[in-house]
Amino acid sequence: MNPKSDNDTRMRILDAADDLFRTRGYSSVTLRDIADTVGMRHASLYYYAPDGKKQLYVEVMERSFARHREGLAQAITDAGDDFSAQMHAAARWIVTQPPMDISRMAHADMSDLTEEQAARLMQIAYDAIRLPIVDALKQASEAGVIHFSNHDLAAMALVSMVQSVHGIPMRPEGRWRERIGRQLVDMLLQGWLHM
Amino acid sequence: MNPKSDNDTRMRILDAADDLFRTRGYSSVTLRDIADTVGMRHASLYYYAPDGKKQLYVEVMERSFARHREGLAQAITDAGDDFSAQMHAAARWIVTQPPMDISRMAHADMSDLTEEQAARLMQIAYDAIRLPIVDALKQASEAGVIHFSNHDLAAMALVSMVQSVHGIPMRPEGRWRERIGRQLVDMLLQGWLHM
DNA sequence: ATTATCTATAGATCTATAGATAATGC
DNA sequence: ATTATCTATAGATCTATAGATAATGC
Repeated sequence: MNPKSDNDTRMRILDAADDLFRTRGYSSVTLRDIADTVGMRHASLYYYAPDGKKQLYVEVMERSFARHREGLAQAITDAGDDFSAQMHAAARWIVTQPPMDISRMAHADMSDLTEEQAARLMQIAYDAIRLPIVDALKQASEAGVIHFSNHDLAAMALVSMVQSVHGIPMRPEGRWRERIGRQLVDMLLQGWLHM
Repeated sequence: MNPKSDNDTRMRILDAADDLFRTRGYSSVTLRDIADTVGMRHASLYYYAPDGKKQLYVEVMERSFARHREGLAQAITDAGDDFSAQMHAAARWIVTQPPMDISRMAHADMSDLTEEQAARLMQIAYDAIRLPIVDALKQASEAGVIHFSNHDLAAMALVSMVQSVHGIPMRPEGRWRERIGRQLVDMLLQGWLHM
């Protein structure tokens, strides 16, 4: 039986794994969880990922960070030349994406991987969430809109702050994450003492 | 054999569990890991925690959040009346503590607990990291030092931002976390556009 | 003949329990 | 007699592999 093409099934497996790994972490997701989500027996996953769980994790995370980086860069580009608008656009992108728990990744998810795999994946992760914002910060620095130079630190600060919306219990109203993301960025741009 | 008192052993078990659960999360820590750390057989843990892993987790987290809340409140109190000094003190406390990964807790660690246990623990967690800072923000609001009123959001923002230091790879110099925590708080107090 | 599944099962853990044993305190 | 451990083991998963089977494409 071949109801869907090979590639489509592979996609559905990666999508399911992506969702599960990101929300629950590597160790608490089982191959059975992934297989159940796509409607297969867990043994069948080895047809698509012969190296098993580790392979699925690494593959899924690489894909996920690449997408995140592209989406974030695109959102900032689309926001035009205004620095504040760029930061608000970055926040809007971040809050609409599923949470990327870098700290959990670093401390919990890497234990089953080789040292090299782990180091490589963490580097990809940091670059994905940081660099598009760092680029915008450098531009703003050159334009004289901001006057500090620790851009890496600042980018991580904005991301961490905005990502904290994912820790807030769900609310009924639509777009509440966007509204809160906007407020958080305003706090960081204006500063508490000047608001 | 009774080389240490009952209470001391219990303490060592909780300390080991605390460290492991917080850095690696509930599901990837095994009773064997905890037992190995304190130098016991894992079966012996049931003598101190008859309800097993869940009990250890809940107990450890409650204790941990209670301490965190007290320590944070004390740090702010000790900083005196100046609002900026209070926030810097809060940051200094946060960066010297092991990371509290609330987002991971909410999404991954709660699955094995009952709904009630989970809700109660998350509430304790949010209150512990938020309320001491919220109190300081309210005071500052009344004194006219700051002029916004979403104190809950602001407190979460500061905490998330400062906790991002735990995601940064280790550095050789002493007190680098404190220095970075200070820079982050300054960003939030002054605002990027006014620095 | 190849591709995409499935069943069955091995082997490794993990949580949890039962019951034995050694040390301590009365 | 009580306290603090240990050994042994049951029962439940989990990852991973081997080999069977059904559908598709030539």
